[in-house]
Amino acid sequence: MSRAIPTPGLPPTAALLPVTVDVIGLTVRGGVLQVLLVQRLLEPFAGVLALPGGFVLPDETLEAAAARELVEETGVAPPGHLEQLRTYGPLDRDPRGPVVSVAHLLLAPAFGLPAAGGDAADVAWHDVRPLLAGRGGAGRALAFDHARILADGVERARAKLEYSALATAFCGTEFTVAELRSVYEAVWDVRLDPRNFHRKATGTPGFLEDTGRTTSGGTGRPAALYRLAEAAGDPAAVVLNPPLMRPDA
Amino acid sequence: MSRAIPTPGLPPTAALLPVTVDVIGLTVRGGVLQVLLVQRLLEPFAGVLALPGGFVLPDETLEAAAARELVEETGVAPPGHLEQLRTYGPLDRDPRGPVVSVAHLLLAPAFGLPAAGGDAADVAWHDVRPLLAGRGGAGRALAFDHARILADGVERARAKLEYSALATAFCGTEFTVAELRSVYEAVWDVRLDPRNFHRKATGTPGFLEDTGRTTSGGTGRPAALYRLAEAAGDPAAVVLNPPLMRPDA
DNA sequence: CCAAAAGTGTTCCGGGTACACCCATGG
DNA sequence: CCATGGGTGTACCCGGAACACTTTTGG
Repeated sequence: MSRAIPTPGLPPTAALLPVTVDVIGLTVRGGVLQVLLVQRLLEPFAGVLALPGGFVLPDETLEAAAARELVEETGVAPPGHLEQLRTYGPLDRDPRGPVVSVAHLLLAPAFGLPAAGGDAADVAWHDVRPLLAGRGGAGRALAFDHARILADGVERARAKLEYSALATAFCGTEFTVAELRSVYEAVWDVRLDPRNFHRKATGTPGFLEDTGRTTSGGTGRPAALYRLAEAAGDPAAVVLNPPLMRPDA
Repeated sequence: MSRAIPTPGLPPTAALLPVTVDVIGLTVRGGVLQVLLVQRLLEPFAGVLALPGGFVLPDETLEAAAARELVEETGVAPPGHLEQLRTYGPLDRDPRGPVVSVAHLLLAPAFGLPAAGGDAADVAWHDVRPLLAGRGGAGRALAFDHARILADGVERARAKLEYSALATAFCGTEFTVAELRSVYEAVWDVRLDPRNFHRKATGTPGFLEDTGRTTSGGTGRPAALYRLAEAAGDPAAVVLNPPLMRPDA
């Protein structure tokens, strides 16, 4: 098995492998957790839904590669929070041979997608629930090992909402407590008590900041508008203490 | 930059990268958290301490590669729990060029190492604390970006002790509550109340199982010997509910 | 006035912390 | 009988869950 050595100085035992990034792009639309999927054009798995992704170039970081692939496949630069999830080993992933894939998690407010059938493959939001439930069942399956990767990503998102301000990554810059609660309910797939959630969210130090403005036009009393507490460039860096705990279920 | 394509069928945009595994091997000896380090024989960083690791072969999983490297560098097959930590991008890691490294975390009881100056590089246990504190300070630095990787690994270990039974991975198959507490104290670098810890550890369902046997010979009352609750092949899979929380500090 | 959603006050209770106290062994 | 560490009982207190109640808008 002879391979070109790209970098002088690396020992001859240095086998080279194709390295890809896959992106689990999550959003909350209509109170439901959704994931960004593409329909594959080429074999293997032509026509099957898959996570967006592609090969890492040698002169970019993993995160930059994930961001670049998102731009290439969606046509826009998505807002939101991007972080590495985990890496899936070279074996039993791609029928063409060994491939290492570094999965990334994107948590973003719902953003517009180019009209279906655009330049790349068909890209659209899909409800997460049937994709998780349909292990080998009724739901449409995902290509490669992407069902497993999606499950890992959703679990990471669920866990991180507990002890960080990451839920705000699903919202716009300003949002109501009810919108934030809707994010928690969608991601955790539970009902939360609006009154206790309100007290908890507004009472946690370093989490929310009142803008002084309110909503208008809706039915019922107007809601105060909040934003993520300032000096928090990355909502993942905000440690919620005490955490917002999900019910035992 | 021309590269050989190892697998027919992959698109020509598929750049190949050297992929390595690094292992953060943690243990608790004498009430102190320690990490397994090698002294590098070759440039770059010849003579500098580094995490053990090496290149991934195309026909093995990432975890298998990590386990293989451990055997090669320590001369023994270490016991304990091995899990993937995270992956460090191709840039600004190795002066020789882009390298992707998948870091793994090993939590193990203290195991013997071959006599210093054995077959591979000099491998030994080192206290973790000065390596974390000596950011750019007094402590001896680690090669490459290994100081950062070590910090990430220790933080993962600290977090996982809270809500899983992973602390038992540092112990033998049978251990006392005091030994288990010593693990928590070493990893978290705190003092814990022995009485409350005892109640908490023995009272958490699915965690500990009384063997019925006790220690003997030490000073004071003999301690009951426990083992990890059965049907728990992997202690990381045991969810502690409620968790053992580390003090705020 | 009524419906609906926002926001507050209050009660109950489980679990963590602090610490007094008893138990079992070696010397 | 004393020192040492193992193990239990208990009182206090904080924070989450449940839910009654008030506030503010539109119709």
